[in-house]
Amino acid sequence: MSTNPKRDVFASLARVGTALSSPIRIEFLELLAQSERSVEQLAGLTGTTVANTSQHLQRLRQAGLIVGRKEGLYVFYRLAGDEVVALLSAMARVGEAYVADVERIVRLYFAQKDELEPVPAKEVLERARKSLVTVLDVRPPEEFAAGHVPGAINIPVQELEKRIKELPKRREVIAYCRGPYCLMSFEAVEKLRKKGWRARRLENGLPEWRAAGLPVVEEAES
Amino acid sequence: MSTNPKRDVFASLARVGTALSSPIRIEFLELLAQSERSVEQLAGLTGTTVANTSQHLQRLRQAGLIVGRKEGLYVFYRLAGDEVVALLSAMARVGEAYVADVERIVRLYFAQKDELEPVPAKEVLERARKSLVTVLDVRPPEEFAAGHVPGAINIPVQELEKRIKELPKRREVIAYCRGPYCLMSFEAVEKLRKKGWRARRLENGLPEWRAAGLPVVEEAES
DNA sequence: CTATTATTCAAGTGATATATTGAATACTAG
DNA sequence: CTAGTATTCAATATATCACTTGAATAATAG
Repeated sequence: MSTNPKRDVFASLARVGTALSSPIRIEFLELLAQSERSVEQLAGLTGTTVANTSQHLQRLRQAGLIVGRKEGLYVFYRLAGDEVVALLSAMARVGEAYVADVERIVRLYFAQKDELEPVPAKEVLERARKSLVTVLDVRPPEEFAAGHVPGAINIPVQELEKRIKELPKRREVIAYCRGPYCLMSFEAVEKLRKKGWRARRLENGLPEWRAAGLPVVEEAES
Repeated sequence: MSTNPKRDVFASLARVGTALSSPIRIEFLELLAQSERSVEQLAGLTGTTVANTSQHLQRLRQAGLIVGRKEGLYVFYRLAGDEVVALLSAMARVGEAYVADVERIVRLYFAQKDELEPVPAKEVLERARKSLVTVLDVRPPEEFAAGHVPGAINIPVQELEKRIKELPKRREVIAYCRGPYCLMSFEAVEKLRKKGWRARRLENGLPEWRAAGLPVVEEAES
């Protein structure tokens, strides 16, 4: 009597787990954590066929992780809610803490990870308000436009070296990107430090910032 | 250059997701969230063969979710850390919020779920210290022995009806069990209310209580 | 209505996961 | 060393999953 519905609950949870069991689907989720996107966009960004992308998105939707919105010809998908971001963060934390691979990979590509101590979100918000730090968003412009930390400057990581002069040198730079397992902010901090700037990473990325209820600026569409 | 390690990180996260993609493995995790257990115990509790149980446990271990400890003939498995409890909670929250099934099942068996408002952990601790409430642990005795809320009384839910007199009637009873998707505490509250007691559920269960850093009593072994 | 485009559906194939079975390994007791 | 037990390993049939292909839907423009 009491064990039957329990099994059903486990089955439901397992459906969520199954949705998270494919690297491509996790990549879709990370992209959708930035802003809503159409099927075609997601297919292009990940290099998979449209039909395949559509099928993956439907599995994610059946698991309750994303929702779709039809607008004209396009279907725009987005995360179902902040709980999904929390779930991804929890997975990343388990992965970092216990799966040797993740740490090994991060160390391999960013040997000085230990020196790149992240800054907690609340601290950044306070110090940004007092103009004590420069907040740097290293994501692509379209993601910046869909929402960013108030007062942040947007310089995609590829352009950082040639546009580095736009950042005041006397203030410390706090860089952020997509999330705890997005590596662009590591790269940015590395480059900034090489050129003599003081720089650190924001703990986590914009999705977590948003999920924590901190203010986000969204640019008005023209 | 920057997209290659990213794919690897997604693959690592997907391995965690794959580990969470089977109902039986989630059941094992929920049992292990209570206390460490041997392979044989887990097999008995879930009704699967020992060989099958062993294989599932190894997949969980490879994903970094559990760790094993050999003691004589037995191998005792336990969760790798509190992060795993957080991950399970995050999954349950997504499931409850967005997967219609979970909510439907809970409603089906506990129609008055809305009236069973849970009590936050901090509130319970305070009021238990002042003896304003009775804390009731409805899990089996062996799980109670492995760790419980300070001052809690242990009456497994099956025995609740015949032992209900052990609970003082003038104080409100706060019941808890294994976690947010464990249904025993719902059942307990239902029975208590029918008999005229005031009763509510503790928000979440013991694993979350422990993960939140709140005090836990472990009985000394003889 | 027709043509066009984004998305979804359906069928097929190769790969992967699951549960079962029987044997191998590791440890303890005597 | 031998017997007995807990766990793991290996081999197998069945089921499920991932990706491709080609066609079907649905919305828009002309």
